[in-house]
Amino acid sequence: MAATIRDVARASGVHVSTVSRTFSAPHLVNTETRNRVLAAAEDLGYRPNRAARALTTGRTHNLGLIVADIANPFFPPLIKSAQAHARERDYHVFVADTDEDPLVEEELIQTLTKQVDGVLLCSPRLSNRAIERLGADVPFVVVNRRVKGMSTVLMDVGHGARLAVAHLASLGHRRIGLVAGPSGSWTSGEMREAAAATAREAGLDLSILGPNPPTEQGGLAAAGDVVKAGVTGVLAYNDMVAIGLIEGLYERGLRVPGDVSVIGVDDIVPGRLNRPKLTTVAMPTSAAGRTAVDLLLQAVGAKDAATPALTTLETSLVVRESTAPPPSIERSS
Amino acid sequence: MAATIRDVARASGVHVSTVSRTFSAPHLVNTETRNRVLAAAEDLGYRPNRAARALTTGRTHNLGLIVADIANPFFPPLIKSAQAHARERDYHVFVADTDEDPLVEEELIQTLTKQVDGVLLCSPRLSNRAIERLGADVPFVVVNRRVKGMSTVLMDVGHGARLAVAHLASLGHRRIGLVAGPSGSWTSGEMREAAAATAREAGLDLSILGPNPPTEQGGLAAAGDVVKAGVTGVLAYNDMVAIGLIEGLYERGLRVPGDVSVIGVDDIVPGRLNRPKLTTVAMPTSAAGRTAVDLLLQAVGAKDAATPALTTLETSLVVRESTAPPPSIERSS
DNA sequence: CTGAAAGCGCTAACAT
DNA sequence: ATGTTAGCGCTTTCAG
Repeated sequence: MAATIRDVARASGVHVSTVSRTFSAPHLVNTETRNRVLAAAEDLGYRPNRAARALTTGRTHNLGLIVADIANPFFPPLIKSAQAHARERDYHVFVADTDEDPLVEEELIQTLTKQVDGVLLCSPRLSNRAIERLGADVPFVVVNRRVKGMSTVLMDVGHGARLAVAHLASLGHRRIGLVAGPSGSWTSGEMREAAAATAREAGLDLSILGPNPPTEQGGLAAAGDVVKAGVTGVLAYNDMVAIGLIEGLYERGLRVPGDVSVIGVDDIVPGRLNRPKLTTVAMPTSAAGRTAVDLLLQAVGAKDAATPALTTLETSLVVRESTAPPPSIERSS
Repeated sequence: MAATIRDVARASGVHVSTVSRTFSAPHLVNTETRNRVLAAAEDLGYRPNRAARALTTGRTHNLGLIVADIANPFFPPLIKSAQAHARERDYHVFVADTDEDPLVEEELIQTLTKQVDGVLLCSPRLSNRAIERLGADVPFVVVNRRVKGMSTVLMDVGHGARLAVAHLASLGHRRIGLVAGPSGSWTSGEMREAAAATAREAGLDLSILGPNPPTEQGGLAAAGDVVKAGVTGVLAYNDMVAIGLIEGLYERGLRVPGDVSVIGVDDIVPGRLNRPKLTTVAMPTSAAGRTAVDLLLQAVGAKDAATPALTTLETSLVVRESTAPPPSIERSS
């Protein structure tokens, strides 16, 4: 069995409470005593038991991080940064994957609740009502979705979409397409609105294509629509869709960016590695992870239910190789 | 404050110990009483506090999962499967990223130790000695590395390398290259040995190129060596290297698989999305996650230090588009 | 089958 | 500045 506070007390000839203070309020203990305690602790390899501490303090120093799908390339950077940022603040994080299943998500939140000081919900699939209800038991921060009365971290895709459409316009494209995502998606709605506004201002012809599944398959399948719509530039719901779309266009004998320009959203690793390297709206996922942890810790620190905070993070356009001026000669069909 | 066992006891008119039994040893309590307790618990939204339970039982029902880099596409599938498998067994998992830093790794293990029943070490950077020492405090399972006296999950890259070289041979390649990984890597050693043996048996000319960093950059930089060696087929240390290599060859005017065939290792998502789609040695990362959890839980269950188990998982060759017969006409240089 | 009591490792008033 | 005491939520003997 590992050393406990009692062993250290015995070894250093003081009472347990002094040992406790040495670790949780060092300034309250005489320097000399403190050193003696520290030495004994070091010697015995003593480490405070955080779970036991949590029992009295009510602070576990643990956070929960719930994502829809760990293997989706969008999430790992967020998980990484959240975890790193939390650790710097002496917090450990449970990460859990819901497999996109709201029931699993709810169950997870419930079992995790007692063990954490707060939980980060990334792109939750649960209904707003359910989230609000569960939020009564433990502080939440929601990433990538708008939930009334809940602290939120959003990434401004709308702005990114505007940049993307403007980029296409500046390249000379006049007929552009938006390969939309799932109909329920907050992101997809934002994109649609922003793209429409920018297209209108720039006098562009915009075709909304979709809804589509947010996957490579979705993009692949959308290639037909893109061809049919006769657009020369497209903004895809995300990078996976963009990659699938490029593949689909390729199969139809169309080259990117020679015949059609394609822009994705997210800036995931596969997009950087793809050929052509994908022009994309970069989502600040790492910053989102850090910000979410900050917000959460802030809520945890607050005596009573803190006022929910809303942070919107900027997106940017990363121009790589999948965009170019449109072909000067109209292609048939 | 959330409901405690005491609230439930009061509400159902029994003693706390009966409530406790209802949850941890249901068969020891009268059906009628049990139902009453369960009803009250349900009613109050009671959930046992696992941390408090851990204090008396010594079982936290938590696992630690430590990886070098969450954002490295190799790990997410492993994290996902480990976490899912653990959850099915009623275990939560802390995941932590060491950023490839042995010191962080050690610190992490130490702070996590008290809070978990066991930890999964994936491709640890710590010295064997350090791992053995830390392993005295908590059960470990090591993935992707051989540590004496420690339960281990390995993936048989050697076998995969043999399949890869044989595939190249069957396509008609006679001069092949191995773009090796970092010199210290266990995997790289295995690959080298296996490739050499297979090449010898098949009467192939094998050039070992490297060592190289295990990254896209490493592959990009190795393109020159590949050209210089005049090989027509190459097995790369991993998919990232392979992707970088293809890029590098492309820059030199060489086509894959037209001029050179390239095989990667790992089967990460970007490889599947790349063009040409990467032929690769698929690593059973999901199975590794599950197996590691099984081994760990087994060790946790064992009364005293269990005999370390070694599980080796099979790899397989996934033939996609980056391999083809060699060009019939020798290219210049 | 159920209640009583002790204790897991630690912190937090309250004394001294 | 340090010791005393009680107790966090739960399990686990031990009685009855």
